Amino acid sequence: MPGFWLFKSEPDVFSIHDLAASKGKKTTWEGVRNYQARNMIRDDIQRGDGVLFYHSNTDPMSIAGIAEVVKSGYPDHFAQQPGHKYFDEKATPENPIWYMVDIKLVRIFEQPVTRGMLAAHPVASQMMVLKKGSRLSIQPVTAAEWQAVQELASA
DNA sequence: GCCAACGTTGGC
DNA sequence: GCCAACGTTGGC
Repeated sequence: MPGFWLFKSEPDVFSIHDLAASKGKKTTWEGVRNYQARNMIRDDIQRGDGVLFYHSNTDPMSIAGIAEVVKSGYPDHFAQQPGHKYFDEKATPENPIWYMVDIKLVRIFEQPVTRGMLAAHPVASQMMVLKKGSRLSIQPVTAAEWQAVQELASA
């Protein structure tokens, strides 16, 4: 049984359309600098898991489509590149501190699932992303929530 | 643009 | 180890 996750991205920085335009429709997911999210990347997120691709800080905010994890957690080598925007002087090959995964586009929703649509659904309204002050950029999603989002996207 | 929520930093 | 100050996130 695969796991399910929600990944946040600001579309001005990297949108699902940028993912679609990427080579092989794949991308690395580097730059996560929060320990709770790091732990999920390093320990829990597995190849084959489903990813809800969420567009934050835009209008309207929505789940824009689905991706799939194609490579589980491995060291975020950008943390070890001086001058890189994700450089962290404490990261070393022995202790990389930060981790990343690779994801691949599965599909872009014809109709994005907005926060309003999520909030109006009995199951989807319980999602972490709707909770006030929920700043985690990577969040676990239950199988029921995943199913609810699929239904909303095809309704 | 505002501001509440939250994580991190650093002085003590 | 506490906690105030600070910077960032992200919804509105």
